[in-house]
Amino acid sequence: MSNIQLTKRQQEVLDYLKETHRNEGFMPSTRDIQRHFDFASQTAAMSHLRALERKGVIVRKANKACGIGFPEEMEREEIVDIPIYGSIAAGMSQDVDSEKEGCLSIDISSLGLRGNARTFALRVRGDSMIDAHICDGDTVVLEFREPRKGDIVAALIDGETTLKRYVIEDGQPFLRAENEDYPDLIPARELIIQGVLVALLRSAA
Amino acid sequence: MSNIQLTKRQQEVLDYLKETHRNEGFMPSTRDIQRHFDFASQTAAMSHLRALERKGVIVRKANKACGIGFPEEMEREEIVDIPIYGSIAAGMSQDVDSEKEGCLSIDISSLGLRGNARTFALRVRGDSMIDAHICDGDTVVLEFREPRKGDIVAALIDGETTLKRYVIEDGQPFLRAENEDYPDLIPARELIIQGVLVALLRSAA
DNA sequence: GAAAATAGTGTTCATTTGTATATGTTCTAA
DNA sequence: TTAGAACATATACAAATGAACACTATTTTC
Repeated sequence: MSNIQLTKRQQEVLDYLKETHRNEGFMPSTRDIQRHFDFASQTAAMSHLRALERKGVIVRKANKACGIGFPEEMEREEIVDIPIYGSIAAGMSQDVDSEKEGCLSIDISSLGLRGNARTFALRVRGDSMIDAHICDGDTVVLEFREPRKGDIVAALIDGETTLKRYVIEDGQPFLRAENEDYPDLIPARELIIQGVLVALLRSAA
Repeated sequence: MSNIQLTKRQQEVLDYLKETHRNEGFMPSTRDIQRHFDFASQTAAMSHLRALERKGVIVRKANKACGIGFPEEMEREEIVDIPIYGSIAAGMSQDVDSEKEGCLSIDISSLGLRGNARTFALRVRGDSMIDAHICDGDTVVLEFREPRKGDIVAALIDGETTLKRYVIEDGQPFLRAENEDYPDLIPARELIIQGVLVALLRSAA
């Protein structure tokens, strides 16, 4: 990538571009840059932009207002924002936004998602799925769809959401922990599947 | 979030905004929108933008050229692009870019990273770390830093990178697999640590 | 049935913005 | 020490741009 060294001033200008883009959503004009750095002339901003373009850290479109772009953003895959709910996820079926605990933003291809899929994430508590190599503290990404036999699913049992494997034996669906210390869960009446596991994220920190 | 329904035309305009922002890096002007949809008047574009702003799917800055932003992008944490190298990672210490196999884009807070950390990712092959619940096919994110006792590290042994736990016994550092079928690796001469595991990503697909 | 939202056309205006040219200073590397 | 890059001032201009106003027609909502 851009291994050419930026000068201190150029780095400051680049930081200002990124900051504005993050805070406002769009790019500053040359005169915005001029005002921010208290340049007496807007030409100063112009020449800095030219230098940044030459060094490959920005791309520009001629005669376009605020026509600045970052190469790394344009190469990037589409990013999805997956809401994270806690392990206590009762009543989350409709009114999901209110109980959001955080957000996971990741490119769709790394998760192997379809773009239109409705997804959410949960933090795993306990070791009932340890033999499927899902640990306490992991974050699981779930897709809202019908489960297939053998899928790992989040299901609502007795007002609490648990992560288990969805098994069908003799036409009877039930939930099985991946830990021999835990018993199978045969649903008393109906089995409410909230999502099917599509990905897992573990952070060492 | 924005649960107000968009009309077909408004969705088309929003899609055009997102498409332009992805492809070019900046926002189109009202006249860009006019041209794209073959409107006879630029006012049509203006009123659509007003509608999208009222419904909360975009934010706008008055009297600012291309002053359009997406709320979800502004709420988002900072995204980092982590290059993915294959499991054959010989000679990757300096000239990393050339062997890039893909890219993982994710917000830094979900990984628990410091913003300045130098990171890269590897695809895991084999089951030598299965007892640490790291599976074949997982993607591990590694940080380039000195290992501490007990860290899981990517190390260069005999020209190949392997993922092992970094252990020190009697002042002697060596590598231990987390699978009893694999022996400890005592380095013949020096032990080259390429990175320390900071996160793990598993995709079901 | 009235009101409001949606979807436009046509025109005009003031401001914002990128670009160009000419000039000067300071710092750094060959 | 000399050339070049970085950094900056000052001024001018044409094009790009947001915004406003007047007007029409259809669809949706209450």
